[in-house]
Amino acid sequence: MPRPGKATRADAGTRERLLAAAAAEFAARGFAGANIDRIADAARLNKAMIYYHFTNKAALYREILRDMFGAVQARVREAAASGAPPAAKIRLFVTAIAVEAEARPHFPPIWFREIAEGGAHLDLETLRHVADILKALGQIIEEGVRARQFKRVNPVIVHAGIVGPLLLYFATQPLRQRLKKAGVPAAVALGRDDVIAHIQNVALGTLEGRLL
Amino acid sequence: MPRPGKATRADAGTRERLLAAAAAEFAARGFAGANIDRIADAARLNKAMIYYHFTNKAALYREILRDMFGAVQARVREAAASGAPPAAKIRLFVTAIAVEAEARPHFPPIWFREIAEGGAHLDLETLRHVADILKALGQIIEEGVRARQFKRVNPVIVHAGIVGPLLLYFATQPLRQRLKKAGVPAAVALGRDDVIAHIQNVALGTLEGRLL
DNA sequence: GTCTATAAATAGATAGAC
DNA sequence: GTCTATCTATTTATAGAC
Repeated sequence: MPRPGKATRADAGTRERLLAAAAAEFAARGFAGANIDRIADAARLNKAMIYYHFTNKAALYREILRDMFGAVQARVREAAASGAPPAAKIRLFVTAIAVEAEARPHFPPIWFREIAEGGAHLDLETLRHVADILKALGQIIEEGVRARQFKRVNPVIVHAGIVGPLLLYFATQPLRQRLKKAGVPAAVALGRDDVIAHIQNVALGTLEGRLL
Repeated sequence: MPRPGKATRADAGTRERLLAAAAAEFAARGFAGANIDRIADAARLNKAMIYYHFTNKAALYREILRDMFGAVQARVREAAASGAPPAAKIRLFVTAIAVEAEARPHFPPIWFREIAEGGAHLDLETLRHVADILKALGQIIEEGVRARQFKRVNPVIVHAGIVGPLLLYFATQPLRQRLKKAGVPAAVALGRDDVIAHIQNVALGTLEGRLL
């Protein structure tokens, strides 16, 4: 197992270039479809460098998953721990996911793929991050219930109502372009801010019992 | 290119067995990850039979995609064309997707994967089906607007609010089991009917302007 | 219609030079 | 740290017997 220390000489963030190229490749083709040679090429490096920096293809992929879910988890916990009132925390929760997803174009596709695979590639640490995201939402809801501002709603439903549309919006951007060319124009004129605001309103409408 | 006619003798729905096995395999591992041998084994047949019935792996996959999206499209158009009032049509729209997704366990994972891939495997016919689903929703909304029952909302947002949570709910069933074992119990107690009703209410709450 | 055997290509991984 | 060359396993696809 190679143990590369700090870069010694010419290394212009080689490891980071590999991670970025790999993330794009995994997002576009999935774990099985991703090709080590293509990743190396995209990073303007050689295939051997991947095995110098990472144990194997699976380890490289896990690294990307950890970064993704770790970032969301951190931001989401921050929202839950902030001093804001429950409704504001819900808005922060939505924003947290949106911001991290936007910071990583590979995020929504990879998240979808992991769901499709039943989380087959998630190691224990990453699984904990995923669980923590749900737990943080649960805490926010519980707090709102105690403050008599929220109805008690199953966090999984609220979570699905937030994460589902949000990821779908980001991940379908390319597909909507294709649909537009096939003659469905409405599919494109959709502002990011409107989407986020709408999803926040839906979540709060649900929790504050304004749905019926 | 093999042109198998009707089954002549012992064929106990061979083609259908292959399709079923393939759907499960594609759902679990994606297009690239799916293995022709495994599909044949699962159908208790030989790999060569796949190439007897289908041109190649891609054609087999396309067949499954066509069936999926064709079924949803048909049911959704039916809902849009029914005599029901707009609000009931929205409920039918949600049910249509839920019913077809439940009839095919492979449906939600494969849909997610296609989104992640930007619809790379969708041929023109299937792409039209996808577009028709969105169009049908757009028509229902338009009808509701004309009847002064709905606010005019971008169909893509409404669609995301329906399809996102619905697919997420169905597709995360396995992952939620894993989460439960990792100590997040709330993740499982969630009834199918409650989820569907909730998503219907969210869509109608959005369209009828009850969100704020 | 169904199978065995095999061709042909792809792709993950490693050894070793520089 | 980086590259070339190569080994090896996997896997799509086909030829041809029954």
